[in-house]
Amino acid sequence: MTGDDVLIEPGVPTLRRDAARNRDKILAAARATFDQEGVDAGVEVIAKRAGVGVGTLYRRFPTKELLIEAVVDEVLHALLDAATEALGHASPADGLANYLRAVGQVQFEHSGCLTRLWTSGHTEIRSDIERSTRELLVRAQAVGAVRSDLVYEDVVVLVWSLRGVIEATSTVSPDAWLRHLELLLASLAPDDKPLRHPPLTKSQIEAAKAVVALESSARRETDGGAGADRGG
Amino acid sequence: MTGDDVLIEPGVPTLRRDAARNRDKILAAARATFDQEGVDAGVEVIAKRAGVGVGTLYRRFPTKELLIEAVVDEVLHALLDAATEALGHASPADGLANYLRAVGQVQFEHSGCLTRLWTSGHTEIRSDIERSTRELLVRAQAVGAVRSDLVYEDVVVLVWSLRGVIEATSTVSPDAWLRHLELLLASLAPDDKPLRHPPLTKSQIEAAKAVVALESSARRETDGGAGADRGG
Amino acid sequence: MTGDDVLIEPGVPTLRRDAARNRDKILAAARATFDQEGVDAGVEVIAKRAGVGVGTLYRRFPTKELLIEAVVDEVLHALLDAATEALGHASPADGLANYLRAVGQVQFEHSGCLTRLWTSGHTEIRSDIERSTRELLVRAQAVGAVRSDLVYEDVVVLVWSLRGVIEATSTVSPDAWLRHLELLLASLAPDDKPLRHPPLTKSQIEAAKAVVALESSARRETDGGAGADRGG
Amino acid sequence: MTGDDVLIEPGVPTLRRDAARNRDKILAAARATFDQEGVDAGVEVIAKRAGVGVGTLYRRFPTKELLIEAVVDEVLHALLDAATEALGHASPADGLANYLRAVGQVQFEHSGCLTRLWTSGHTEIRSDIERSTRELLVRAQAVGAVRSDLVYEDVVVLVWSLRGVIEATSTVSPDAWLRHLELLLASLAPDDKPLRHPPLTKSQIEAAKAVVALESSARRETDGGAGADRGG
DNA sequence: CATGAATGAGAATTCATTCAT
DNA sequence: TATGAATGAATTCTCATTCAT
Repeated sequence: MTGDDVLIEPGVPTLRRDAARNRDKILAAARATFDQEGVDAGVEVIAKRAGVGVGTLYRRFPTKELLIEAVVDEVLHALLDAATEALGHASPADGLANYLRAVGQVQFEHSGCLTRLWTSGHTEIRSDIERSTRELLVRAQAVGAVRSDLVYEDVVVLVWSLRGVIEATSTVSPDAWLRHLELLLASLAPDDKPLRHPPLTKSQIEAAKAVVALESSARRETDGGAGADRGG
Repeated sequence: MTGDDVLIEPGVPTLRRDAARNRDKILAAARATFDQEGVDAGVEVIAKRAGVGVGTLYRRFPTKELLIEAVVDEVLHALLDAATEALGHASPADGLANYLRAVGQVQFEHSGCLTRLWTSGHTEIRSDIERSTRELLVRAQAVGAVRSDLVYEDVVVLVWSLRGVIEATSTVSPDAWLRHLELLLASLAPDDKPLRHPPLTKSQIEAAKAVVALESSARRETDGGAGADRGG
Repeated sequence: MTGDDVLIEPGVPTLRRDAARNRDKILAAARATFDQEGVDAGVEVIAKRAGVGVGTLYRRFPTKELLIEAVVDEVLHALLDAATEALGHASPADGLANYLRAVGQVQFEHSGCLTRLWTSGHTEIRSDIERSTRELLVRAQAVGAVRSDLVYEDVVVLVWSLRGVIEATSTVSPDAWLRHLELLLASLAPDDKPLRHPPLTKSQIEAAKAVVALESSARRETDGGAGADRGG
Repeated sequence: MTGDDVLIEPGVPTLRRDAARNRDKILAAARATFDQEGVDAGVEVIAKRAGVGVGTLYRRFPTKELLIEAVVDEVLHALLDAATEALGHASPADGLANYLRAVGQVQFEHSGCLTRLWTSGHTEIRSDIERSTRELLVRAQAVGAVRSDLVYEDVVVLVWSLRGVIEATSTVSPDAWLRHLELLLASLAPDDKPLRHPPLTKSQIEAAKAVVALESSARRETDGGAGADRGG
């Protein structure tokens, strides 16, 4: 309200320039810290890394959880961008492959918060990503580049598979997951023998995310049993 | 560290029978607890579950870390057993497939401590497992069941891939990883197009584990460095 | 379970002697601290005063709230004792007077936690106290020592009146409330002019307590929003 | 501190009109907030309620403590008004009764800051109130409406007594204290039996207030002593 | 030797107060 | 001058580890 509020869109209250700068610094610090120490890293070190006090951090992100979510949101946006770009490809086969490569890259760059990446919340952007992914799959199947017994949920599982590899190898060989992706892509080729195990259902996928989220919040509740007043 | 602390070799001090019983109870409790709550579970609940006091737990496992390692050790033994059994198979192709299936099963059953499963330490048993795994791969390649440009390190990566899927889906669909394994196995089939990305080297694999271990111990030092002089 | 557990009643698990000693020290420290600084005093200073670490305090009283309740419980027991003793008096008139005097004394001795004294919870002991108080009032009215338009709820209000005086004067004149009590007792004498305002109803009394309790817990919830995870 | 900062005396610096308006808005917001949430309410919510930033609040009231005092000051003025009006009554007996009723009403309306109402400070207005109260008492005693062994200090104690009742009942029964006041007034009637306990002395009354004030400032020092060099 | 009580650093979060914009 | 962003000590509560009983 001081006149130097920088409004980007009318009606959306925006942060003062300095506040915005701090928000970014905090987010960057959180990303970096999570990447190095995992999401269990203390808020204090994030604040210090960002060069601000904890109070400032909490002004922008009223809860550590919200800070994590903000980082996750960034990653999800990167994924959506990747999906969108992939959809633009001429060759449907390349589209899916490129998308998975991009997903791998994004997961690699944010390996610190992979654990929180696939939990519930962020519904809107997730459904955007889902829509694009489905389209990528359908197109690739339409041109016969991908076996027809695969469904969207299998692609999600592929992503989790990549995540497992990245989590284990990222610190030591930035490219290791690329080789694994080659194998995964090979496995997508049409095949006479259909898969014998059924895919996850849509609701199972959702449940998986919900369970993970539940777990963390359960843990948080057990933790916070007191935290509530306070600190702890 | 191998689970059979009650040694029959003369000259090696043996635990009194009740002490050994306690060790086992604690280990079982730890396994169960980690499976359910993850390795962040408190030692107190493990002790209670084992029906002993924390003091007793600490007498057997001077550090929570060591307790985790002991559980991991058990899991590794299960893997070694699986590998050994797989080696007995008539068909080399089935051997490798069965082994991977067994690894998936073990990882599924102990999804609580997957994070700690693939860190360094446990060198002896790991090298046993490695030897068997290499043999399984070579045999499968010898009969043309598996593409020839794969190396042992790729199999390790496959395991991590499974891990990623299991971590995400185990709570919601116990069989989801089986479908993914089908795809992985399909990807192992001989192929004219060789993989373009190089595999991890043996030392990179070791380094990966070491880094992970370093990370955890770094965390432990932050925690435990102070923790060391916590008690009164 | 070490053999030196001191069992008072069979079936009721009792604290080890040292633990019991600590519990008492903590309770005493809490009482003293609350008296001096009010219930907003930090747990740390209570622990220090008791000569124990915070951890010990939290082992005995898993929540600050429970610690407060324990102190309140002590006070309530003192009140019940007073009521019981007063019921033993030969003269019903003296009985009520003595009870009020005792209540004043108890409130004086625990002036630090008066704010929490009259909230809900402790239902059992409270109903014991209520029963005795009602009896004291009825008896005094039966012999014509107390005006007949008074009800139990009025006696409760008298106690709150004493509380107000004690809260303000206790630190400066230990006996000031006694003079006020003299006036209060005088006001209980039978009078031709009935009181014009209606007394509180039983449910209002309960509601009052509930509201106070609600307020504190609301405040706690606002506080603990995260706190719950911890501090604040 | 008297609420009329916009002075008409020449030479005394006067607040600009908008500044004065802000001061009033803040004061009103503080009053309302304290009434609803107690004095523990955060300054931020007061500022928001007043429609100003915290900075502005702090410009007018350099300390939360001073803000509280300003609110208390308003309340004291209401009391003085009540006393003045009561002095105007034809019947001295009604005068005192009316005054006490007014005091009860004021305390009821501001039950949020009762804890701070009777501390030291505000010496000037307090002595005004005292003078009027003494006069009310003397007049009532002169016409035989009030027992002669009461002194001014006893009236103060009556007020604290009302406060105790109001604090406990205000949320649940706005009129409960009125019934108690009836009893209190009855107790003021002349009586052959003189009170046996001596009244508070003037200095004790002062000391009582001082002690309370000391307590709060002690708390403030623990809080605020550090708080002084909190901000960055 | 088993037990579980004690310890205290550390975690998340709040809030009075200061200061850049 | 008004604003609200920034500060950081303090608070409540946890948990790996030690030690008296």
